[in-house]
Amino acid sequence: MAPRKKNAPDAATTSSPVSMADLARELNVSMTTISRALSDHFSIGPAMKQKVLKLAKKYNYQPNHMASALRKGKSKLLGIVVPYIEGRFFPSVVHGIETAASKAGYNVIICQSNEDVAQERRNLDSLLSAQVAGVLVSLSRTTLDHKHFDKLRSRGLPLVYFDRVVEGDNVNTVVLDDREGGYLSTRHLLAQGCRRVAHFAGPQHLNIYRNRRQGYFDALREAGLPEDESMVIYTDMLQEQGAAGLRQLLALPNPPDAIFSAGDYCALGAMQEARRQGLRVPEDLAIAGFSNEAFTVVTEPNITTVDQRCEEMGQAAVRLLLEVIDSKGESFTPRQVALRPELLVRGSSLRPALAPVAKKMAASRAKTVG
Amino acid sequence: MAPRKKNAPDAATTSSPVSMADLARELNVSMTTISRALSDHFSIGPAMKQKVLKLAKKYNYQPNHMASALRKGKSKLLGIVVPYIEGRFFPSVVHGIETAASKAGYNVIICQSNEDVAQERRNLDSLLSAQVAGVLVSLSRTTLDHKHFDKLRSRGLPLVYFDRVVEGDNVNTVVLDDREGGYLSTRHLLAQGCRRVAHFAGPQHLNIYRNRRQGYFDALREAGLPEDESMVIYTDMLQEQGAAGLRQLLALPNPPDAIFSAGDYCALGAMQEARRQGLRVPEDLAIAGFSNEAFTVVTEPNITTVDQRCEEMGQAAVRLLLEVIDSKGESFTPRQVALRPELLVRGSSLRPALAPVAKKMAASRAKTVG
DNA sequence: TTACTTTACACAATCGATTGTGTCGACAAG
DNA sequence: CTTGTCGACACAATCGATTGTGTAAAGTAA
Repeated sequence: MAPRKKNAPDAATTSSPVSMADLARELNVSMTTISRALSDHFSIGPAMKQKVLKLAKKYNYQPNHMASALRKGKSKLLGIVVPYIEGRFFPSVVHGIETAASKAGYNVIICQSNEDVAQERRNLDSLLSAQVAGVLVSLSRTTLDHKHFDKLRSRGLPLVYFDRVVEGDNVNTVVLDDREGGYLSTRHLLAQGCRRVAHFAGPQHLNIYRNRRQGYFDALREAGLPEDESMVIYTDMLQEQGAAGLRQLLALPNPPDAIFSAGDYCALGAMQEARRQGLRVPEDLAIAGFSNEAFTVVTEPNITTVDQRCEEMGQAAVRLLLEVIDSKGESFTPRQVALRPELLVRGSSLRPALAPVAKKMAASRAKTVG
Repeated sequence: MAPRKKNAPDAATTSSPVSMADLARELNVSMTTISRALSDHFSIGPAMKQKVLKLAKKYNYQPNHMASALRKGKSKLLGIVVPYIEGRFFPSVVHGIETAASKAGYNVIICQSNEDVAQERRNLDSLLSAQVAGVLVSLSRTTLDHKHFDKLRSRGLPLVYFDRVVEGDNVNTVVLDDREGGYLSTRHLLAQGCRRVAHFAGPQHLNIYRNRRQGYFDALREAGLPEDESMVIYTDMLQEQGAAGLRQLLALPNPPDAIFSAGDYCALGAMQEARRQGLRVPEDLAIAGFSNEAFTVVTEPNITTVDQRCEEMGQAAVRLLLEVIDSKGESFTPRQVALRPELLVRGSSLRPALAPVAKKMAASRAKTVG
């Protein structure tokens, strides 16, 4: 009847883990006493507590999380749903999440949606039946409506979106302040003396790219420069599109002297094309990217970019989620967190003439990697 | 008494999930019938099965994995322990693991050891109390003995090591055939007409670097070339050491015309140094790295390297682990799996004169990324 | 019609931990 | 000596699903 018999023949090689019942038997007390002694309940005497603790140590007792979770209704598991685990961004965020969760005594279950809503839906079901205590989500690219998340809500399951989020003030979100990133980057290019700053924009149905573009325009306006749509190239942030985009810009009657790209790959493509066209970077064309991809410190010159604080995002998301979990019962007012991006000034945008001064300025407010 | 009362006042907003008991009540049958109907047990009539299935769909019934796992003694959770989740390698392997596990109906819990044995130990305890069905491990750098894994063995928990493994034939392991990788790479350089191939070796206490070096020597021997220890530079695979290593090699009376580096970063450093020294790559110096880091397709020229089949490794590890899990009861003979590496021939090693031919050859047996 | 199978389902124990309520003894106040 | 109080622990129900065994009804064979 039992799937695993006590004192089974193979008990010597495959010992069953000790349970509270085992400890109780050994001490001739009830399981109640064991349970309460281990959780430091007031109704258990200090002498008994010591005995229990010692025995638990001796037998290397490991509490069964599933049993505990089953009884208490809440587990020590957090669920993560990300589009995929590759590239620089998501792994770093997951790294931050795992670190923060682990510190709080939680384990994390990780799921990939592969940019597919249907898979995302399955992921949620999977996490539901795993009885997670809360869920952290970054939406798949194909997720247009979020009705499938209502199932979590109706179960009272805490939910926090990060990076790719649902917009609104009735959800918990953690994002990078992309507008600020675009603003800082563009302002930096202007401070280098550039007067015609172009922009490689990403798909505008994604909030991150809309916001980076907005920051770009904000900086131009602040500097009293016109918003010239012919200087904005819309791309999917691919390397080749950066090269093509630059060619397009160079064909203009009044070509740019700088480019703020909403992505590093596009910036890279432009930089390579610039070299092919005989342009010097940054002397003839200053370039700045976005995302702090690993390769940006490998190219020559290194590429100026904006760091997305991946790990901080993961940690912030966990902090927020744990707050919601711990506030169980009282109504928690959803919160939206925006992280300050960090501009990393590097060779691709540091004009030689201004370099000494700019370097100093940059160093005072951002890590400068040569 | 119950942590969450049925028909609680907030039932409208926070509905409790439907359980088998709810379905049983609705149909006026026992939970036994529900359970068996859902698992397609032979003792339940087809008519009843239909009714149960329909009702389950209607109420969107989600089985409680924890309860099931508690009763059956085995969960649908796999544990992963990796040193960290960053860079290219581990995230990709985790990607492969999650994909394969998910396909088999398993969820994965991920833990980071941060290259610390003590943390690794804690990770194992954590996974034990989470009642995982099996564990996939890549050892931390500071793990010298593996007694802490005996705890898993004594619990009968299936265990598979990947990449950083325990050596021996009584454990399950999945690794890359590093010797083959070193051999293929070196042979390629020789085929390009290079006659003095140097080697940047990694720390020799790690089996992966020992094996890459061995492959290098094997290729030389096969070509009838001498093993010249002055052509082997021992490094920690850092970028700067690549540059320094090249300087050291150029100071030799008879400098090399090619370098096989056991790591991409070191290869990159050498390539940059070569440019500074006025050497052309690959004309004066052919270079090949190892690991297929993202930046290898960003440099000019792109860097020839060896792909480590990260995803395949993850999938193979899961396959092996599931075999052990499914073979529960019978004794499973531990198996060691070695994956064939893939040589990616790129610009840094393609000699112009031979390029057309070599390109064709390379394309026929490896992906060539321009 | 009697006896024997099958079919189809119910009963109840069980996994391991938690917790409201009950109980027993000691000790103090009256 | 009695009633009250408090400390320290036991009883037993419970979370949700699983499963060996029991059993009533229906069907088959003799």
